[in-house]
Amino acid sequence: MDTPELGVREAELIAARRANLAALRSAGADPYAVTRYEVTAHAAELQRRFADLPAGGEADDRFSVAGRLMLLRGQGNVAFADLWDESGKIQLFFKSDVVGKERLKAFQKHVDRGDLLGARGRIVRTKLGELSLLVEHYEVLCKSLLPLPDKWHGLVDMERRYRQRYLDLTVNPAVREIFLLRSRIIAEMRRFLDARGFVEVETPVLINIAGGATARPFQTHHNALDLQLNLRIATELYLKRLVVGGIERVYEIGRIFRNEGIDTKHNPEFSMLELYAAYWSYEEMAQFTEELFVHLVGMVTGGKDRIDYGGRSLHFARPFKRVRYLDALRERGGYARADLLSPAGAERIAISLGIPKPPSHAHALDKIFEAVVEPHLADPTFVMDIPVLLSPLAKRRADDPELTERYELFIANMEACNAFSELNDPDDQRGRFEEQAHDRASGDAETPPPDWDFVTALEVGMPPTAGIGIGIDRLVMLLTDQQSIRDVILFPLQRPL
RNA sequence: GCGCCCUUAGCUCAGUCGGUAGAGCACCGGCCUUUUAAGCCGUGGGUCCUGGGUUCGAGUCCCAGAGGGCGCACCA
Repeated sequence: MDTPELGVREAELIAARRANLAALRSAGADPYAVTRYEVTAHAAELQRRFADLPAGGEADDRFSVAGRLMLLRGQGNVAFADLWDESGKIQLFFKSDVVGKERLKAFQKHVDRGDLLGARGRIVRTKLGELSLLVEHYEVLCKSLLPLPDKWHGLVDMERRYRQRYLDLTVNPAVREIFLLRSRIIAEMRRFLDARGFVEVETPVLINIAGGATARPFQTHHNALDLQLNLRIATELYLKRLVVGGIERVYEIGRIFRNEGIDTKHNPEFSMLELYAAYWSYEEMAQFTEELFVHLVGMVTGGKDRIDYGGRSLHFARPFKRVRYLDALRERGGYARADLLSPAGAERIAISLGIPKPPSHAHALDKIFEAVVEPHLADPTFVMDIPVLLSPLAKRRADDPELTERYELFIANMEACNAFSELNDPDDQRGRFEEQAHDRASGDAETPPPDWDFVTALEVGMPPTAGIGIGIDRLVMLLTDQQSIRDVILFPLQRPL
C-alpha cells in the first residue's frame, strides 16, 4: 500500500507518539533497540495459577510478563493497564512507592496504548478482585506509532479487518481465538492421522495437467523451461500415484487453487485434507470419517457431541445418518431413478424446478440434488452411492454399475467431505477420461484434460483403496461457528486498492 | 458477471425537508494512591470514498467510477 495521505488529526496522533518515542530514546531506553525480554509467565497461566488468591492477597514469587497494552487507566500516584499476550489478559498495577515516582511518571507520560511492554513484579489481587502484576520494573519493548482502533468497539469495518488482519487480531481477541483454534484443529487432525499410521507428504502445486476435480485452474508460466503451468485444483491424482508406489496410508494437508467466484463459502485458495488408505473400502472410510469428526467436535467442545452453528444445534452422534443418493431424491421430490439417470429426464426435472438450462446431465443432477435434498441435511448425514456420471474417479458398485461406492458428508447443508472407493481399473479410468476429453473439446472449460500418466500408474496397479477429501476451511467454519470463509482465512483475497 | 446495500474525525457512529459538520471514545493540557470502556475540568481535530451534474446553495438529489458487504450465477 502506498503511504496514505494523513488527515491533520491523524498526523497529530502520530506526532504525539513519535514525541514519546524520542523521549524514551533520550532517556536511554530506545524501544527499537531492545533485542530480548525474559518472559517467565503468560497471562492465562497466571490467572489459572492464582485463581484462588483472595482479594487483597499477595503472592511472593516474581514474574515477568510481556505483551501489548490495550487499556490504560491512569491516576495520580497509581496506574492500571491491561496487558494482553497471546494467552489472554493480565492487569498491571503501578504504585509510585513500588515502581518509583519517576518511573511511574515516565510511564504515564511516554507510554501509549498499543505499546509492547515487559513488566516484572509480584502477583496481587486488588481490593476489587482483579488479579494484577504489581509492577516493580518495566521496559518498553516496542513503540506503537499508529493510533489503535476504538477500545470498546474494536475494529468493525470488514474491509480493514481483512486487509489489515494484524489490527483485527490486535484489538479483537475473539478473532485471535478463532485462528488459534484453527491451528489447534489442524494440529489435532495431524496427530489423529499420524497415530493411525498415515504418512504426510507434499505433492506439487505447479503442475502441467491440473486434474482430480472439475474447476478452472490458475495459469502461470515457468520462464526457464518456457512452460505453461497450472496451480493444482486437487491433490488426488498425485496421492494415488503414491499408493501405487506402495505408501499404503498417505495424506496431504495443502493449499488448493480454483479460479472461481468468491463468496461466503468460497475463496480462490483454500486448504484441503486428502487422504488415501489402501485395502479400505468406502465403508471403512465412513467409519473413519465419523471417528475423526466426533473427535474434533469433542476437542473444541470439551467432550460434547453437539455444536452450535448459525443458531442451530448439530448432533454428532455415531452412527451418522445415512441416505442413498437416489433414495433421498425419491423421498424428498418423488423423482424416479430412470428419469434422474437419463439426460432428458434430468433436464425435464431441472426445468420444472426453475433451474435455468443445465449444460450437462451431471450439472442438472447436481442442481436437482442441491435444490431438493440439501436444504434438509443439517445434522451430519452421509449421502451414499452417488451415480457414476457425477463421479469420474470413483469405483462402480459391483451390484449396480450406474452407481459408485462414494459418499458425501453433509453438515449444516454444506458439503463437508467427499469420499469413495477409488477406481483402480485402468481401462474404466481411460474410458472416463476419454469422455471428459470429449466434454472439454465441446467447450466445457472446467473439465480437466486427461492425465494419461495417471492411467499408466493404474496399469502398474493400485491396490483397492478408499480416499477422502475434507475442506479444512469449512470444517473450521463449522467448529468455530463462523458464517463466512473469510473469517477463518487469515488473509482472504481482496482487490488491491 | 448481475442485483441490492454501505463508504462522514484516528475508531465507533448520528446527520430531519437541500441551507456553512455532530456525539462518544481516542489524542493534547490539568486534577486524582484500588481502576475495570475509570472519573472530573478544559483545548484542538473533517478531501463527508473519487469525478462529473442539477441548484442561489449538495454530506443529503442525479450520473459515472473505486473499494467493501450480502444475495444470485459459477464452485468446494
